[in-house]
Amino acid sequence: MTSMTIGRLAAAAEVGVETVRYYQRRGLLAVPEPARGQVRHYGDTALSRLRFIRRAQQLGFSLDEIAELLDLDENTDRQAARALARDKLAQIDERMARLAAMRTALTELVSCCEHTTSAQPCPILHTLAHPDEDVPALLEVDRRR
Amino acid sequence: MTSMTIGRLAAAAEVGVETVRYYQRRGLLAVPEPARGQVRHYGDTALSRLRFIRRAQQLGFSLDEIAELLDLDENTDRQAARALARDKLAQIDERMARLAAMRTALTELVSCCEHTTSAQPCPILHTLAHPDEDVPALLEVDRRR
DNA sequence: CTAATGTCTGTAGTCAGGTACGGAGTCAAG
DNA sequence: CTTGACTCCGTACCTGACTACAGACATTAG
Repeated sequence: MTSMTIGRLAAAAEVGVETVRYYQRRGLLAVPEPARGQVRHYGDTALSRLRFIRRAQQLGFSLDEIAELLDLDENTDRQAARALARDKLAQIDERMARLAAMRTALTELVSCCEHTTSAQPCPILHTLAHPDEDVPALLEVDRRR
Repeated sequence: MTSMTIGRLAAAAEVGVETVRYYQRRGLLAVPEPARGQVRHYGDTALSRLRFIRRAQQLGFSLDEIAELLDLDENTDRQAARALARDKLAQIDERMARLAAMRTALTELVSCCEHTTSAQPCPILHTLAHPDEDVPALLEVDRRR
């Protein structure tokens, strides 16, 4: 059980000191009692927790969701974990679909712009200005993030 | 040239009045001089502009980028418009790739969780807690949005 | 022993894209 | 001519995930 100050802990987890304190304020990480003097010391448990948080973020979980995940028990809460993961998958699919729709519409505008003569107005700007004439893919796009 | 107050303009463009004012503060929309009294009136130009903004947002452009687009001329700035659109396409592709990586990792964890017995710890929580043993796809994911 | 670096606590600022609100003035219908 | 809806303007607040900073104290290298 290594013992580190907050700076070393943060470095080990490759996050900033302020980020560690932020996670503490959010309740994701315990604030240990200061041993002697005022300086707090952290062990491997804290480091594991920080790494858990970062990895869950990489998978797309928000800090609130990560708090839920951290409350789960590896042995008894499999279904809850699976449910959270499935929800997240659904959200990812939704975001991908929205991005795909944007991609389609934008790609069409760009290729349209490339294949028309410069005597005509730019199709990209023109379509944005007067939409109903063209580019149906645009109508499918939902602006919500 | 219809003339509307800000409320009617906002309703016509399907945005809130506060949003219109916000766009004015951002410099995306001109603030007309009040005709008589204090109330300002807006014409079709303002409505077109609002619609342009909303459509560009649907395509993924930020308000700053939209300001650039609005400065372009349909007839003379085709290349600039194309460049902005291509940049945006590249960004979309990046975001989709990141989402796809998350998706892969999460899908694997979920299916892994479904195919193991409940005597073992939940693979999702376990992998988040002790990463280096498993799930290489996770390492590819970049947490930046 | 001292100077530099690190920690503690609390508060405030950042980004984007809005949303809300308060108090005063204005406009249209009845 | 009043009432209620709308507008104006400025400022503050919201979300999410940090990031910065100030002032006081602690620890450590030389």
